[in-house]
Amino acid sequence: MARIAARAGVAKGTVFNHFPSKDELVAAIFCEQLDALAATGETLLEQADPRTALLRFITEGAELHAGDRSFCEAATAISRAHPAIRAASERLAQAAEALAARAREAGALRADVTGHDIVLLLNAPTRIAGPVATARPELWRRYLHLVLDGLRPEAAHDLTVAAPSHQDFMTAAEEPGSGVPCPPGELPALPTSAR
Amino acid sequence: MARIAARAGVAKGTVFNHFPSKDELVAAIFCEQLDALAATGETLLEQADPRTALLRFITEGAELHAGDRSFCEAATAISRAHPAIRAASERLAQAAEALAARAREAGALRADVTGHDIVLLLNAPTRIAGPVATARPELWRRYLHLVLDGLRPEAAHDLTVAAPSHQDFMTAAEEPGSGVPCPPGELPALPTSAR
DNA sequence: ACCTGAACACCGTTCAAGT
DNA sequence: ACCTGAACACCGTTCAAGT
Repeated sequence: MARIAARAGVAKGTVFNHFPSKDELVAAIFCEQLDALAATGETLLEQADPRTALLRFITEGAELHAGDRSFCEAATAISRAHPAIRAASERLAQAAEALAARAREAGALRADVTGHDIVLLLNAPTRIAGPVATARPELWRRYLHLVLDGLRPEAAHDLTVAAPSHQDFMTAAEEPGSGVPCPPGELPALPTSAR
Repeated sequence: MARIAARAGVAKGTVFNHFPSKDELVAAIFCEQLDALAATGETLLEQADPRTALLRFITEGAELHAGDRSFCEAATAISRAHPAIRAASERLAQAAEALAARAREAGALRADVTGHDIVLLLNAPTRIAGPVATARPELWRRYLHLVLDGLRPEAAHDLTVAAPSHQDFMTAAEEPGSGVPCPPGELPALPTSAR
């Protein structure tokens, strides 16, 4: 926050006059980007070819995650409680759902994958490449193609677990960390000395 | 660190006698778990069916990420500079490579996917389900199956980008955040008042 | 009304003093 | 040799005082 204030040419306290907390500042930026992606999705609905439309949407979304670390982190950490984020999420989900439906009917997307699945998949390429991203900045594209291959009707096998409902999707991420739990076990014994 | 010390029944400073920093403490735990996964992989090499062996390895790895938040975060954040982590990574990569090779020869894995790809894919199901994980703790299994479908030879299309080399893999994650860059653009204009 | 910067809270880390 | 807890550094946040 100190660096943000400095770069904006104001005192630290002033930033808090514009945004009540760091989280809300991040949320405001995230929200703008999410809305822009939703707008892109809506534009792509005018595309003649449903397959190309969905492909471009997913690529655009994956690119957004790959090119902006804070967006990628916010996407998993941010709560849908804020009205603005909720609205943008809703808009994005609807665009994705429409794009998915068209692609599905055209036989370009497997029957059991929903628009909500697609939205959740947008960060997959970046997160998979994550540990190696500094050595190979373009590696995420490899995993984008791998994910796309998994979305083909020819590849489809039973997914065994139901897609997230709209409500599941909208109650996402209350707490800072991702939703993965802490392990229930005991702490490992302390070694007498590690160094 | 204060809570860890309290739970261990020692003073804060004592934890620093055993581990030089919080990062190194996390690394030590992560290392143990990584090594256990590598051992599982090695055991699975004795499995008669190459397809089942690889399937179990991936499932086991995905489960480890899904069940332990700190492991999942450490997997992308931790540097391979530490000798112990380096050794465990190397061991895991070799097991994955051997499992992948066997599965590939048996026609159970597409020809263009490597063991390093497999290791990177282990956190995908959890990260994809991430935002919805609190509402749907088992959702990661859906995306595990989706990833598996992408790994089938029948699904294979050109991945356009080369697999990470062993060296790419071993120079992973120097800095705390994942390797995704900060956006180059200007800061968005401050609204006169957000609240 | 908005800006400012000293002060506070929190948490990882250090280190002089104790045993 | 190992443990202790006061003290420090860092960073998000608050708020009384200034304009």
